[in-house]
Amino acid sequence: MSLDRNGFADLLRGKGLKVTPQRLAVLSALFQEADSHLTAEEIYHIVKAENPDIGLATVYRTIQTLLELKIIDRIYLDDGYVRYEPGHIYETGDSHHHHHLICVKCGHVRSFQGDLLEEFEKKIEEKTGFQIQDHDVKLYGYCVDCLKETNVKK
Amino acid sequence: MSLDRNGFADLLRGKGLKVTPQRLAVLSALFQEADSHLTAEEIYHIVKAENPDIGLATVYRTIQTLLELKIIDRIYLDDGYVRYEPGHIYETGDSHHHHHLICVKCGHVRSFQGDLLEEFEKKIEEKTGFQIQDHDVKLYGYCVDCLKETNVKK
DNA sequence: GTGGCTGCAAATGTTTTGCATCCGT
DNA sequence: ACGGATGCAAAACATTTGCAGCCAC
Repeated sequence: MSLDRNGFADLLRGKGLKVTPQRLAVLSALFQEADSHLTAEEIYHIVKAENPDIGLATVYRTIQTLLELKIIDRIYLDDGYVRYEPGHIYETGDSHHHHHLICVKCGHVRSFQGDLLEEFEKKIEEKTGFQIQDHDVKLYGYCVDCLKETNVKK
Repeated sequence: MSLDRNGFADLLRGKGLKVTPQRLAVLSALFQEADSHLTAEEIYHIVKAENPDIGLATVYRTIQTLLELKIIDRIYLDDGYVRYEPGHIYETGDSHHHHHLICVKCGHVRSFQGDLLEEFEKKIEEKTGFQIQDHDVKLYGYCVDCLKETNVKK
């Protein structure tokens, strides 16, 4: 990640927010892993290790604030949990082509950048009259590791 | 829809389930509209009109049962509500190419059948080693009606 | 010092579950 | 009549909110 603790502090200050250890801890948790898709509960547990007194409500409030400022993004992988990831602005600068590959066996999630949907969307606009602004694409299948395992067993 | 009350009854019997007025009412609610995407609460209200004594728990239990039997499908439109629609097996026989167009202005949802993702998926498989089984595509934009309104106002 | 931020507990909204009763087979 | 299905109420969750005290500025 391109942001460290100093970067987070600047980010918060720049938005007129107070720089608190709780906020730094939540940001740090979300940005520490390259391809993180954490739930609120997971963030809470990570943050609690470093800051045992933090309350779950603070985690939720911080998430809410960070979402509004587009510092983080909310994603739904449809496994019953709401997840959060580093905001695309601070990641790749490109959300429109950011998709998720979800392994149906181990649940691993990885992001993928691709831009092959223009034609697809154009066709749909022609057929339906709908004017497409954005899309959300989830691909379900088997990740490389689970494919290897299956082959060994066969 | 191709199924009526008799069809529902046969369907339930065929799966070894009892045919109850509550189950028929829930099925009827879900299949009565061509492009329905109802929440549990919405189903409950519809069903209550005809069967005032039904409990919300029964609606949830029925939904659960129907999901397991693939008579209905669960969809997430990421507006905070879980929704249900007629199972693709009883609709088009084709789920892989069933996508959702969601209007960001009025919230209207319409389904769309399209099959232009093969190339897209093949490219991703080549680049990532992931083996894609299925996908979930949501397209956000403006529906025909909202586009009309916008034009008039301009 | 002040206003925003936090922790705690209580409230909220959705979905699930326990249990006695009921009804489809 | 048997066992699954139902209705009700309570429980279980995830998330939000009210409020008194705290701390970053």
